[in-house]
Amino acid sequence: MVRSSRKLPAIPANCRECPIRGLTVCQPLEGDHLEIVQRFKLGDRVLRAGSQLYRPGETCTELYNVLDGWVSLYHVLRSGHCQILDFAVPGYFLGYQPDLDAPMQHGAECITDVAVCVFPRQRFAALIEKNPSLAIRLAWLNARDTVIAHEHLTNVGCRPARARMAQLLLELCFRCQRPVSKDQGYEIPITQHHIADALGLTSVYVSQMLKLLREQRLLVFKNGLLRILDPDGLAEIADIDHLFLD
Amino acid sequence: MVRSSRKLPAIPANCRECPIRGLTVCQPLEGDHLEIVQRFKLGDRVLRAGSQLYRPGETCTELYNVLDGWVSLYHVLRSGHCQILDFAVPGYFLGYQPDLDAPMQHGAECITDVAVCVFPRQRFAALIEKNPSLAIRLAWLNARDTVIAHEHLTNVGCRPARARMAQLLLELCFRCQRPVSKDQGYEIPITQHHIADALGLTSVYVSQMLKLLREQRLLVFKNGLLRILDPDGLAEIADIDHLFLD
DNA sequence: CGCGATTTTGATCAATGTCAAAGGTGGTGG
DNA sequence: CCACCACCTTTGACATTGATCAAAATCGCG
Repeated sequence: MVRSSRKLPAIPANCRECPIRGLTVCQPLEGDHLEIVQRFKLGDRVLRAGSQLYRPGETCTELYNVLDGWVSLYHVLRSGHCQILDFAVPGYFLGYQPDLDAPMQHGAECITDVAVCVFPRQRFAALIEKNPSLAIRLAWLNARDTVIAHEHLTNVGCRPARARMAQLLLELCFRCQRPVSKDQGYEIPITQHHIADALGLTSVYVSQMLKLLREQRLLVFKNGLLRILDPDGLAEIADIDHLFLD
Repeated sequence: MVRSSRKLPAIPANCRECPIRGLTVCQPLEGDHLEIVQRFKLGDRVLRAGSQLYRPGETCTELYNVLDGWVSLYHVLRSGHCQILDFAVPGYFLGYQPDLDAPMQHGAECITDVAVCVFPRQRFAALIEKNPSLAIRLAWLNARDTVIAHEHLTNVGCRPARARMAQLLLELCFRCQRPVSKDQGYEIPITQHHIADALGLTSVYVSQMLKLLREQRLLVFKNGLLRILDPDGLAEIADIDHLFLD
């Protein structure tokens, strides 16, 4: 799996050409209004796989739009146990929390090489006060994050290991939008250890369950490439939400 | 434990006298601006313990401020397994989700008798467009919900049963603001079954762990009354977040 | 007083974690 | 271009947590 490579992550020339504009806070700004964000942003930044966008407890002075790459959002307990809260992909808006000045509630680690668009944290409150459409968009984004977190909670709280993995991998497929190419599978650049930390399992048990899923001809996950062999069978064992059957 | 009683939950005479005004969406509205919400709301409603504010999958036409009582927010899987996502107390704003017109992503069941202030769902988008301060507040509330959901996820994903229970009960204490009276304990009107559904455990195992916590002189939870015997000892075994030691 | 819901207890079982060691894989530097 | 090294994955034996089942005890309420 290539999580870090010579070729740098993609950075758009300007906001108008930004491919993830419609996914993040900037979405309500169209045409001339895009200037607002263009002037506001501090610039773009590229980070290597393994580096930290911010650490839990740290006072962060910026906010980030993920332009390219994957980022894991995580919590760490005193005992050292780590919980991955979410996998952020391009279009995620990172770093916003109820009290902007408080230390970060979680950490953000680059899984792959990552490109981000950087906003200054301090002037952000003023920005959304001046541009109500951004506030509405922000509320929407945060509501969506809550829904995602609730799905993860349900996954970890209710499902046995195999179903948990099926559900997570299906969710991540969905997040990738489309397979790499015709049926070549989905690029999901995470390790089994990441899966373990996201699902509250051990990486050795994850390995066993992946073997099981493979032997049952449901899916193959290898080297960050996920192939769904039997979508219906997977949805079946994943025990999808009551009333929301795809 | 009294979850339903003859005496009805409290309803404020008007928005000006609303005790939970400062906790919910209405918070930014002061003085004359309170009229905005006062005119907007459909009215108040009282529900009996056990009734549903809304069900998962249902198309809901309202939004709710919890005025009095406790509500459980839950998810149900096809298999019938239930995950409690959060316990809503007075001041919670319920029913907002990314797509207001979509079927509800979760259900809301009254744990006790409950009083709510009801907003019409349809005109809500227009309301926050006209009142940017409400949009900002909404973003804040949703960001807080995300933080809470992340804490629950970490709890269920990383901690063993006893620590999980310690953490949840400490969190709920905190949510009650203050003990009933001097050291009489906290009123937390939930059953062991609720605890089980919130933590991804069985109610019989919850019973065993409560016994353990009692025998270890850490806490006593009985009839919806929680007494913290050893705060430091509890925080110790609860394995509180790295860097956030109360 | 009696009934349904809740809690408790004990015995047994299954799911998942722990430990240890071996085998792969890709990236790096010589 | 090769070889090494760190990290990732796999496998097997065994330990432990928490689930399941069943029945008794308790509580709240009518």
